[in-house]
Amino acid sequence: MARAGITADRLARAAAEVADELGFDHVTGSAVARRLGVKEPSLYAHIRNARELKVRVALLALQEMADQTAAAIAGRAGKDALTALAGVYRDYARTHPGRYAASRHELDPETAADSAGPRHAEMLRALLRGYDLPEPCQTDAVRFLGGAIHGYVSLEAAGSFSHTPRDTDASWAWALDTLDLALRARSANPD
Amino acid sequence: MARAGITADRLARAAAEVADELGFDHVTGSAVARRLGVKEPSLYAHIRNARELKVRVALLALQEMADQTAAAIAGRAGKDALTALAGVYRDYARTHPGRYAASRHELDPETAADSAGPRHAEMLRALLRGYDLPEPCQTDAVRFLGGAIHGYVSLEAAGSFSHTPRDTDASWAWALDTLDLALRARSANPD
DNA sequence: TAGTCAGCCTAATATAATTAGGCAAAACAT
DNA sequence: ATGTTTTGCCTAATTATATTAGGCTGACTA
Repeated sequence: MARAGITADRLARAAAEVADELGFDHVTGSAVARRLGVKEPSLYAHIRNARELKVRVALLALQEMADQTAAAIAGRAGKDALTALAGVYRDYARTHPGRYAASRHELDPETAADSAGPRHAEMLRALLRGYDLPEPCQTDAVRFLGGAIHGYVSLEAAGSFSHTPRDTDASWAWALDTLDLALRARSANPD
Repeated sequence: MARAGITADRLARAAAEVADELGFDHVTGSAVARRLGVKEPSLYAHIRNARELKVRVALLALQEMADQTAAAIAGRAGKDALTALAGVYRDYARTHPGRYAASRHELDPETAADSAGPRHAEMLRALLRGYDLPEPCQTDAVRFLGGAIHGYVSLEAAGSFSHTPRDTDASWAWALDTLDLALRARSANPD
């Protein structure tokens, strides 16, 4: 019988497509096998268990977002960089909702450490250098900024904003202005 | 045979306990039935399908959080109110991780409209009156604030902060200070 | 060219979701 | 109190997913 040529990579990619089209929790062994035209048990030569499928989508999403972010902030600083970085997350969540959901999937510590997760934190930290905040609160600012961006994007993706007529692009611009304002105020006025 | 006395309410409560103990995606018909000491098919007299179980947990969580928030912000204003409101979310996420996850579960529009979701938005709006922002951007501020709080709490709950030694309570205080600062700056300096 | 191995298969089992239909307890009418 | 209806839970059976065991064959390797 002709071989399908499954690799861990093609598998992750197929799973990511399922996630984007049907939702992250429809990433199941059978859905992925169907899409690849193989029988379900064949997957188990490449993955340990069905959970690993979701983990692979998460890793893929984290990496794609990190790559795009790196490209977006290269050569930018200050509010420009902030807008670019945050825009990547928002665009990614809108074009790849399933992968974005996957990127929030909880990973065990070793897997997380090997993922692109730390790169995200580093890039936030780099971005914040433009606001020169005093040492001790830089981590606070990374957490704050990461949370604010993720929170906005995830509420928007979940449809939590669609009950109010206000244009979400305008709200997004306002949010970025406010974040920039806050960070600048903070560096002028540290505690 | 002695009747177990299942009601939609006891069912939601049992499902919420499962969520907090095992995680929101372990909220399954069989887990809940086991916990209630009944056979799985018996549930289907009270719920339409297994998805509805999760929806009920979501509704319960939204309501509990809204009630606690209302109590917390009563008689407070400004930063005091902000601290109280945000504290409720954070505490809830830490004491009831499964329910908190459930509260982010996507609901169809009618269900969402009947949920405590709108109360959350109203309370945020009320809180923001203390910062008297000009009309057009009040919705922006609700979205920004909601996102920032949810984002921080959800990243913390997902363990995204545990790779860095910095105390998360300190970061939390810094985030609240920054939000307060930002909102005050915004009202002084609107666009 | 024979041998090993990898990659996919079929078969079989367990758990979750769901429907159909039975039986007894509770509620209700007389 | 008794007969009837309703309701709440059960058993049995079906379908989908997750997983293990073991077989066949096409593809590299000596």
